[in-house]
Amino acid sequence: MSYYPKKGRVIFHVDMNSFYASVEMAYNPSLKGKPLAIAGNPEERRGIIVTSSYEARAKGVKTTMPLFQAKKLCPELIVLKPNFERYREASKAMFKVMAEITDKVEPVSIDEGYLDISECETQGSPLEIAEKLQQRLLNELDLPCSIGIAPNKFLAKMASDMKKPLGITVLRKRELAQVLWPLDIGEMHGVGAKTKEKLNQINIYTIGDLAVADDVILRRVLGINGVRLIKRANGEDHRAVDPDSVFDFKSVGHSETLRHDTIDETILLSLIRKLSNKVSIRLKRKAYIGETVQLMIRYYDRKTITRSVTVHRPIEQAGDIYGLATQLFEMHWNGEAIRLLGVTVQGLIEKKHYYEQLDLFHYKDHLKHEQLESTIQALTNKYGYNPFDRSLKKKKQTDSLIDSESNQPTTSFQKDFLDDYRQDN
DNA sequence: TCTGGGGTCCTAGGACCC
DNA sequence: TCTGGGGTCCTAGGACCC
Repeated sequence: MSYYPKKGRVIFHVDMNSFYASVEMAYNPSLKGKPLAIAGNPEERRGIIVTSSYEARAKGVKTTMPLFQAKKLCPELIVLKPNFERYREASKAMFKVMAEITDKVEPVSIDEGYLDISECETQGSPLEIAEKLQQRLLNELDLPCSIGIAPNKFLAKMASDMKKPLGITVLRKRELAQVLWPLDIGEMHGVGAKTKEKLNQINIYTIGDLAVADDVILRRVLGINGVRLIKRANGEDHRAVDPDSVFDFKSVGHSETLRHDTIDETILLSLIRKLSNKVSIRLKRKAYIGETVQLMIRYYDRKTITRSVTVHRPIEQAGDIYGLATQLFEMHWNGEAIRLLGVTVQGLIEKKHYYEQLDLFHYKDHLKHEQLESTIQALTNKYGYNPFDRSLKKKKQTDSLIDSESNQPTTSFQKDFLDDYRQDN
């Protein structure tokens, strides 16, 4: 292995400006220039502001503010219910434009993503590429964005926040002390209300304070996250832009706030049914199955509990999910009035992996060693990693399960089987 | 009748195994 | 002779982000 002087990376963070509101304005241009908010249905107690236009923000309207409060601040506010399908379409279109620059595009949410343009010199300077991208998104999709340009993800993210709307901000490492460090610690990506409070208690008020803070103290106060935050504050962040991360689901869930707090079991069970159906439909669409079902109960006083079970045969059917969720419900509901219920399936496995393993397990006695090895090799080639290698990050997706009694595969069983098999041959 | 709904990652304790 | 240390899995809760 030889070492070259490491060329710095060039990372973009593209952040769409008030995305939902902008999509609505692109769809219906007569809304342009008006105070617009996207909010849930107030009759269903979901009346909070999801996004608002800059005209609305100028009046003090903010995200997560209850709708009635926003209306008080801005009586002429135009309110639309979210149309997620429309937003997903717009999102797809905008990532398609980004993909024309490079295939190193990592979507992080419906309206933002990272690009690694380190290898895109032929397309111009980073600033030129950013300007062209911003113009294209604006001209072709009628959607404004801000772009941060920096040597890593964290700095690019901080940079994209600095000029809105339609900003382009370059943040160089040598400018950290001048540009980043004076910012309030709460502005830092990864520092929320709780962390800010803890940091303030040890006299850290700005990102600069954090940059020169003591590792050991931070480790004690915030755990491993403290150490990471210090590094970030010093402009250090080695995370790669990973286009595949979108395909790496870890859970699928739905939750819903009830119109009224209730102890009516008929209503509660029918909501669990509805949520289980939604989760099942989405799992099937993605061709995933999961081994853990989690039920979330939020009571009238917002106290929230989660309870989960893991089964040794991954599931996807609405009936199976519902069965487990209701068991959890019967076991753990304390009888008090409930505000929200949520059903989530975790421990996801790609369906095709699971069945391939089942087949292999089933036929193990008939397979010769070479056949087994070659089957594993074929799977390794197919997926780019050995689906049986439990040390891999992806292991969750590839573990299969078993009950010694039902003779269905289980993780340890399968491992032993493979180990024995290798030794015997 | 303030505070939605979709996620990810981390922590921490107990069980269990070697 | 009362008894270590490392590792993984499972569960529950918390913090954070958009």
